Amino acid sequence: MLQLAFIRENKETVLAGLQKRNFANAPDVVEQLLTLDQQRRDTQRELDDVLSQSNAKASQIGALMKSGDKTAAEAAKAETAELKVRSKDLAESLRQIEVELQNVLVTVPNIPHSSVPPGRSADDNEVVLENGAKPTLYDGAQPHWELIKKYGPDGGPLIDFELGVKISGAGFPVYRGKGARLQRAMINFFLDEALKAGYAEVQPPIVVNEDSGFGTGQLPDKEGQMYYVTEDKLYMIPTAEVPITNLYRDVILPEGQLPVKNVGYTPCFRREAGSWGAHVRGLNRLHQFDKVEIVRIEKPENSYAALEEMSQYVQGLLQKLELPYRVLRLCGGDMGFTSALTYDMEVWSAAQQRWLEVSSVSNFETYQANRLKLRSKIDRGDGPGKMQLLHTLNGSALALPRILASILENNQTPDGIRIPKVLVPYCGFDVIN
RNA sequence: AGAGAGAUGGCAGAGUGGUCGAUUGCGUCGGUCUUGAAAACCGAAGACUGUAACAGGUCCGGGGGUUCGAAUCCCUCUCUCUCUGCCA
Repeated sequence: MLQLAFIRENKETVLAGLQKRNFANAPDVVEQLLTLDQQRRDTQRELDDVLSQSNAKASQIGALMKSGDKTAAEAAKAETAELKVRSKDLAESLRQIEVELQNVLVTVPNIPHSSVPPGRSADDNEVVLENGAKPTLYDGAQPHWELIKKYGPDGGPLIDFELGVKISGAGFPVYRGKGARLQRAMINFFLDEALKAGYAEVQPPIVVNEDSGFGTGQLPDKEGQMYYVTEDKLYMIPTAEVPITNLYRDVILPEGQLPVKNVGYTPCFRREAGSWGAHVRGLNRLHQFDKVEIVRIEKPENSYAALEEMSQYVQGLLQKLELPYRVLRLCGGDMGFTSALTYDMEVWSAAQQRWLEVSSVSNFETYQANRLKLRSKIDRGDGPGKMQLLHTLNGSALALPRILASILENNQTPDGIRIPKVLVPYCGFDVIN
């Protein structure tokens, strides 16, 4: 959520930013916000004034009662009637204005960083770099959804989609044998790497309440993308970003604790309503998948350096896994609602001849922190530390299914699938055959 | 799931209608003392809003009500704790 004071003072920046995102009727919305904001402040001031008078009267009455002057007290009471009516009316209009203001404000996305390219869709994303050689596969190489049929235990598939359908439904695969072990190996590998890089491990709940959904920006508006347990009003998390970032909701962090670096593994759940069709076969898009997520909380002046560091970190993982990848800087039209700058990492899937997104690393600046009320008193050496919103960042490091798809496809040979060296100590085998 | 108790500032814990944003203790920060530290003593310190700056306003789990006036009374919701039951 943007801060009203920021919109007030940087109207042109806000307008330009929203236009970069192709946000509809940006000028109207900004005008509306500024008008409501002015109304809110005027009403607030008037209400404060009335309350101030009431307070004065009340203590006057208190004093009169104490001195035993009943008549004067009663007379003073009579004078409060009008104030009371006025304060009720003003409080009611203030409430309405605030509701309206909030309703508009939550529809406004974050302002893109200056380096974000303009554009409407994924086609306009900027390829920052490409790394690693795309493998040439042998004749008869197959996409992963075919490959998995060859190598499972007891003649079954390595990843059983049909069995998942029986248990749960489409998009909930069952990993078996070496498929399951490889999953577990990747989780441990990713967590260990993050620990080495200074991230502190957390294991958060995987269902969250509405306040948490609001804090990171999933709610309101994206209810349709999350599974919801109506009985308990809990949402199943679409990413560990939600519970981990919300650990710091309503928190004033001591400056000395910054930066915060957390890592957590969780399953993630996405309804993916309406997104079924071509390009979503096999592991490409699931309702449930595993992901290791890194979350950082930074002082504003450090957040972009942190973002670059996170990008480098994720790239390092992909290099260790020996996967060809590219890094995209998302354009204004393709960026998430809450982000100011996002890098997507995509790995090459050799049999599908496609890039698959396996990580998204974003800086949200104060957009989430404002919703979360995540702040710190930062000492700038010019008097007492000033309270300010912190910057939040997160990134996948990494999402498992597409990494697995890519390993299976890229490393296939007529004799089996080669496991990347770094994972061998974790899974205990070096080939699936 | 049943019964009871409770929710107050970083923590503990007073306050049951009138200068209460809130006694006190611990913790924190600054100072005195000390070679240094500890102890002791003195002092400082909430958040939000608002203003050029003052002032003013709001906040004692959330919401609503009674009253001139609510941390304090009433209703309601949520959560926590204790006991009983069940259970990975």
